[in-house]
Amino acid sequence: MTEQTAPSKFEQQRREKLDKIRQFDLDPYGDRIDGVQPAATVKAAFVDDAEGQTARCAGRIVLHRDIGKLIFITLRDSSGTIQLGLSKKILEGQWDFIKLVELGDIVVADGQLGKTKTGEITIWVESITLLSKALLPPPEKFHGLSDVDMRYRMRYVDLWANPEVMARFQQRSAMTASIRRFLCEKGFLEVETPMMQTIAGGAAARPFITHHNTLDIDLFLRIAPELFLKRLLVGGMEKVFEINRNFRNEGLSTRHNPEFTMMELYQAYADYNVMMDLTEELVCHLIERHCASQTLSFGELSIDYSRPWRRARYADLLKEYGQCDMDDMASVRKRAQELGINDVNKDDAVVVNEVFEATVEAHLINPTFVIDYPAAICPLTRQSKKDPRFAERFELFVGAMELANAYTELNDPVVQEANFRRQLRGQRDDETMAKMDEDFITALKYGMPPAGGLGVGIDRLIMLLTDATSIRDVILFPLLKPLSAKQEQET
RNA sequence: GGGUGAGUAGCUCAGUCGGUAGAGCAACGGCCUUUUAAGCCGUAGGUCUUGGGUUCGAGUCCCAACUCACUCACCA
Repeated sequence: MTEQTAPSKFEQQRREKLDKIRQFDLDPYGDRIDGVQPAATVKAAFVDDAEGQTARCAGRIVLHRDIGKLIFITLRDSSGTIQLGLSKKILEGQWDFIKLVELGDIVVADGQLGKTKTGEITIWVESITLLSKALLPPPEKFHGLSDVDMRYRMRYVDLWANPEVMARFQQRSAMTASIRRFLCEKGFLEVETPMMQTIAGGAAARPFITHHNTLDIDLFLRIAPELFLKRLLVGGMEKVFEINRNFRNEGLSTRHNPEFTMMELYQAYADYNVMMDLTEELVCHLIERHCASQTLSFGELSIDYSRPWRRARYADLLKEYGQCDMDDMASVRKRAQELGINDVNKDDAVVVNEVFEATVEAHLINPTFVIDYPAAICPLTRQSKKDPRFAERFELFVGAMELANAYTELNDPVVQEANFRRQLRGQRDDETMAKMDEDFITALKYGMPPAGGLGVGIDRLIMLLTDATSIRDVILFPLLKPLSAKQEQET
């Protein structure tokens, strides 16, 4: 995989062809081409039997059938494929060059459109130009690249060797564009807040640390934009959202990448009930627009997104699936021990939540809003006025995966400051580097309107809507251990 | 970090009870003007991840290391 070794025999053969092409006085790395049409558009616009239709398509040669004096090429561009037919009779003068064109090369071709006798729409090529000579051979034409590690490392091959990969990332782009349009049409303002922060707040996660040389200070890559977006509420932006990366220095899994895309939004004068309606509307809007059905498969699961979605209280779900009662901590601790959870020296709220995660979450397949979390685990959320033991917070679970998290924002600076201090006392030194964000408290003291806030994990949303069971399949370049590190470890 | 599975030709994969390494695609040389993963004939291609061990003999069995996947743990 490293290029320090001598070129493979395949590369040597291709370099020899490249030299031959240069001997024809042709440049194997061509220039700008105007008027290129997408393959899918050309095929869709083709009128059967009509004379004189021409097309210009460019792309990569993914199949190559040489029948002697006739060559059929399947050209792939980002829209799909189209067949080129090259006849020696038409291209007599270029034939020696054409015989050197091979799998993996990128070409542009012009010609008359027609159909072969098997009905395939074909460009009968009158001129063909090499735009980029491939020095490395493509992977196996039928199975493509299937080694998972290699696919992620060589996404530039994966994208054209496995068309469903291209399709999924095109879907992702279309879906995020729809999210932006949906929110903008509702009057939300898209903003960008710092990715590098002097205090990494808004969530409980270990941050990445970096350093600014001129200021000689350590900075943290953000773990959440929350505290900055709320400052914008104080500033008078009543509806704001941001779609951007968060960075968390935690483990990797099929559901966790160290950098991931989060959409957070805040709406003044709203609460978590408004956020629930909005979340449901947003996701269903995406499904209606981009998916074939309201029931989507996700790996082995089948998920029904039809509205309304289930809304269930945290405490009730704990009774239903966890067989214990939050009001009876003895029963919860007993259950924790049965589950093998170490509950020694842990707060009641923490033990409850561990039992919840162990027993409830796996059952939440169809979209389910889990509402009214224990206030003790929600330092940024307003407590319920009816029952202060609970916070006005929901998490949305789909496919047993946490997809969204929202709450009625806490806007009382005194309570907020007390919550921060309690949180700092409870943290273990090795876990976080959390510091009190005094400036955020100051902001709240100027008055933040009551508001609802929502965070949606965009990668996970795309996973669910495109049936990708690994987050690495919806991130173009997921974090991988570098190959150089591998080699160093081996020596 | 724990558990399970995997690592064989450029790619996708076989390899039986431990007995001299196989196919398809790609490549190379031929033939072929309507193919659809084109076809036919021929050629070449291997430190079986690495290092030990058992054995007359190891791709195969044992041990260790490395890498990957899944999974658990960690993870608002």
